[in-house]
Amino acid sequence: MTTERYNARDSETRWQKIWDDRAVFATRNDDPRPKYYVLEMFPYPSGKLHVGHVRNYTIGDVVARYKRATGFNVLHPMGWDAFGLPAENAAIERKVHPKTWTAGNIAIMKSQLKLMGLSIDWDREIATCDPNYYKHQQKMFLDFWRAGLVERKNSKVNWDPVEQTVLANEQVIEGRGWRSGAVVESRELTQWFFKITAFAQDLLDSIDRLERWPDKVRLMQRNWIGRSEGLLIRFALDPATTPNRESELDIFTTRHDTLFGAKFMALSPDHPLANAAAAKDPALAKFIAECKRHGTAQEIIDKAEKLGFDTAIKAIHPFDPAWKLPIYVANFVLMDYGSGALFGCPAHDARDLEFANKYGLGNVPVVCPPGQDPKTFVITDTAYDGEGRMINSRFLDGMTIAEAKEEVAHRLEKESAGNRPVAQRQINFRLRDWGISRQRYWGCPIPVIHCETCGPVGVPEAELPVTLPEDVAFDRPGNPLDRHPTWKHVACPKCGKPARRETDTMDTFVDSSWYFARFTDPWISIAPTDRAAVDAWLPVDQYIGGIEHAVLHLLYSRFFTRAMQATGHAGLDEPFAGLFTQGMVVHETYRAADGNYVEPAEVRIESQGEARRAVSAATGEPIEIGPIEKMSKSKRNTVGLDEIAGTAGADTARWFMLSDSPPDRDVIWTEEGAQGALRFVQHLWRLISDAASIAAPADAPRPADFRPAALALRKAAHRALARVSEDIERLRFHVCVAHIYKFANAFQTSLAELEGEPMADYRWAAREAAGILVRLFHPMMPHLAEECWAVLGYADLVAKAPWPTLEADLLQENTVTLPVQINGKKRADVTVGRDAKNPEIEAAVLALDAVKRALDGKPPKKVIVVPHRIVNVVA
RNA sequence: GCGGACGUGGCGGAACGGUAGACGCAAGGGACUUAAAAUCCCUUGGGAGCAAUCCCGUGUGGGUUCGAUUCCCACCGUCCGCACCA
Repeated sequence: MTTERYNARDSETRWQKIWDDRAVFATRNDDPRPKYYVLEMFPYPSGKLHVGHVRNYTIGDVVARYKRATGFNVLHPMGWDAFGLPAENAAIERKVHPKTWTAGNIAIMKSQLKLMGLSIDWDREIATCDPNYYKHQQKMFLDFWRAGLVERKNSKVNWDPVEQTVLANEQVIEGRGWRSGAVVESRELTQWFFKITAFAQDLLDSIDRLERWPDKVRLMQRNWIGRSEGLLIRFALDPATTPNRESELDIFTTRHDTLFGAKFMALSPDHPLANAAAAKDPALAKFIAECKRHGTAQEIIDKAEKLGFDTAIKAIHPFDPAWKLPIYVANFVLMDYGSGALFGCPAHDARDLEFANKYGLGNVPVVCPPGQDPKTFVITDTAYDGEGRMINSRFLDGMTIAEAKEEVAHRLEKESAGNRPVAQRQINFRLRDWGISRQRYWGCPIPVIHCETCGPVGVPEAELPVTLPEDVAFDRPGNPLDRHPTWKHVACPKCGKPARRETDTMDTFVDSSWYFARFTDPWISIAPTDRAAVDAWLPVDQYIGGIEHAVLHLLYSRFFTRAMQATGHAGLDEPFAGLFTQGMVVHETYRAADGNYVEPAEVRIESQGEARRAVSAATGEPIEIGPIEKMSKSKRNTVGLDEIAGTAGADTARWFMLSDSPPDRDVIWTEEGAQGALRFVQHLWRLISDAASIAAPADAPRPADFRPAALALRKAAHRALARVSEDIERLRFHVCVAHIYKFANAFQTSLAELEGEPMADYRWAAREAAGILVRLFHPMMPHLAEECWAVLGYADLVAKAPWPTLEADLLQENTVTLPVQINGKKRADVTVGRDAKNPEIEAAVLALDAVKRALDGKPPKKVIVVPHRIVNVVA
C-alpha cells in the first residue's frame, strides 16, 4: 500500500483556516452545557514565541480539546499582558513608541500562536494596554479605595536603580529586581498600596481549600504570608535612663517562655525610642545613620555582622522590678515587623547568641533538652531551640515550653500597668502591603488628582479612562509622564483649583490580577465585569503556567479576587480552582573552540556507538557539548517556533513537548526527539490510511460476533481509550503518549498479520479502532487528526467530535494470568479463571513445577493470594 | 541556617505496597535498495550458562511487611524556595 508522506505545512494551514472560518472555538456564555474554564498564563508580547510558550499552550490546548470532546462548554481565551518595561526600553533604544512596538509584537505573536493550532476563542482577545481594559482597572482602583483597600503611605520601598522604579517585596528576588537583576536600594517614598495584609489570615487559611494546587506552591505561599503567633509585651523603662520621660517599650515575641533568659533588648535603628536617644547622643546618631546608609540591600545585609549600640536606657523585667535590661539599637531589627523591638534570649536564639557573645552579655539557659542534666547544661556558641523543660525560670521551672508560654501570657494579660494589660496575644504576618506605584510611562495610570487643598482625589468615574498621552519623549531617564508639559496639570474635581495628576502608573502585576475575570465577558463597557458571566465561569477550572509565579502573580490574583468580591465585581474569593505549574524547556549548550556559544542550528551531532560528539555544521570543527540549561539568548541555546512549525509542523512540536518528560518537570529539547515525533506523525498517517482502505463504511451495522483478530484489536483500542482518558484527567500527558504509541503499534501489527481480505467483523473493528485512535491523539495533534478523520470519510470535524465511548466489558478478561512469587521473587505464572476462588488458585499454584521444586516436598508455610494481582508462596 | 522536592538502564522516563525498566530516544544486527533516504523486523540493566534456568540489581545503611522503587528512620548527593520575621 503506498501512501504519500503527510505534508504538515499544507495540512496545518488548511485546517487552521477551516477552524477560523467556521468559528469552531467561539464560546457562548448562554451555552447550556456544564462549563469548563481552562487558561494558560497570558504572555508578555515580547515579539517572539519560544518553545516554553509552546509547551504551556499545548498543555492547555490538550485539556481544552479533551474537555470539549467530553461534553463541556469550554472557555479557552488568550490575551496580552501588554504593559511593561521592555516596551519603554525599546522606545529608548529604537525610537519606537511603546504602543507601536507592543502592537507590532502582538500581531507577530498572534500569528505564531495561530500556527500552533490552538483551540482558542480569539473573539475574547484582550490586551491590558487597551484603554477599554485599563479603564475598568481604574474604576476598580477607585472602588477598592472607597472600600478601604487602597492606602497612600510613606514607607521604605525597594528602588530598582536600573528600571528607575519602585518594586514590591515579592518582586525582589535575592535582593535584586526580578526583571532587571539590579541590586535593589532602599528609599523612603510616598506610594500607593493595595492592602493585601487585610486578607492575610484569609489568604493563609484558604490555601487549605486549594486542593488542586501543587503542594509546593501552597507551601511557598504559606511561607510568604508567614504567620506567627506570639505576645506583645510592654516593658517599663527605668525613668532615670530615658531621654524624654518615655515610660515603656513594646516588644513582640514568640518565645515568651524564655523571658527569664533575657539578657538585652534591641531596637530597630528606625524605632522612635532609638531616635529620641540619638537626639541626645551624637555617637548613637552616627551609628543609626550608618545603619540606614547600608539600607536594605540584601547583599549587604547577608554579609553584615550583627552590630549594636548601647543606648544606656534600661528596661525593667515584667516579672522583676529589680531586673534591669540594657537596650541596644541593633542593625538586624526590622522596623516593619512586630513593633520594631525585641528582647534577646541568647541561650535559645542563634541570632541573639551571636549578638550577646559579641558584646559580652552572657546567657542563661532556660530550656533544658530531654536527657540533659540541668545543672551541667550550658550554652556556648550554639543556641538550643528544641523542646525541653523550663529551668532557671522561677515559677515556670519544670513546665514544657507550651505550658510556660501559656503561663506567661496568662499572668501578663492579667497584670496591668497604667490601666492597660502588660501583654496581649498578637498575630504577626511577614506579608507586607502591595506597593503598586511605578515611576514609569507604559502602565495603567493611577486615576488620582492631587490637590493642595483637598489632598488626593479620585478622578470622577465619568472621566475614566485616564489615558496615557501619546506625545511623550524617551530621550532622558525618568518618567515621561512627570515631565509632560500639559498632561498632569488639571483642575481639582472637588474644589476646581489647579491641581496635579498622579504621574505614577500601576504595577503591571495589577493588570494580570483580574484578566481571567475580564475574559468571561470582555465586551461589557459599563463595568469591569458582567456579574452573571463572572459568576458562571469562575473559578478557572485549570490554570497553567510557570512556577516562577508561585507567589507573585498567584498571590496578587487571590488578593484581587477578594477585593473584587468586597466591591461587588465578583462573587467568589479564590480565582483558580486547579493550578498546574509546568516545567521549563531546556537544551544542551554548545561552545566553539574560541569559547563562544554556538546555536543548535549550526551544530551537527555525530554518534559513533555510545560516543556522541558535536561538530560545526559549516566547518566541521569540533564543538564542545556543554550542560543542559534553560533556553536563553545569552547561551544561544534557544529553538524558535518558526524553525519547528515551518518544517516538521506544529503537531510534531506539540507531540514532542508532551512526550517523555512529566509536564511538571523540565523537558530537554533534542533534535533526535523532535525527529522521533515527526516519524510518529508519518507513522500514524500511514496507519490510518491503511486502516481506512479496509475499514467498513461508517454506517455499517455492528457484527454480532467478533473473531479473535477483530476482538483483540477492539480490546487494544478500548484499553488505550481507558488509559488515555484517565491520564489526560491527571495531566500525565507523557503517559498518554506512551499509551497511544503502544496502541498504534498493536494496530499496526494487527493489520500486518491480516491474511487475505479481511472479513466484515474485522473491517468494522478496524473502523472503530481507527476512529478511537484519531480521537485519542486529536488533543495533542489536532491537524493530523482532522486530516485522518477526513480520510476515514467523516464530513464533520474531529474538533467537534465527542470523545469515544468506552465499552468496559471489553477490558474484562475471562482468565487472568497471575505472577507467582516464591518468597517474594517471581518464579512462574499461573492462568486461572477470572472468578476462580482462592483455594482453586492455591491448588493450581502448588501444582506448578517451579513451586514443587522450591518447596522440595515440604508443605508451604503460607500462600498469599491477592485476587487479580499476585500469588506469593512462602516456603 | 530553615523549609521542601527529587535520586530507577547509555538517556527521558513507567510501575493502586504486588511480574522493576511500559513507551520513546540512542545504539547494535538484519530485510528492502545499484546506493542512500524512507520503511519494516530483531536485540538491548549487569553477570553465569549450549540451554532450561539461576544470581545481582531502583543513591547508601537499617526497619516494617508474605512481598518495598513505593511506607518509616538515618546518612550521602542534586535541585528549588525563604533567609536577621523576634
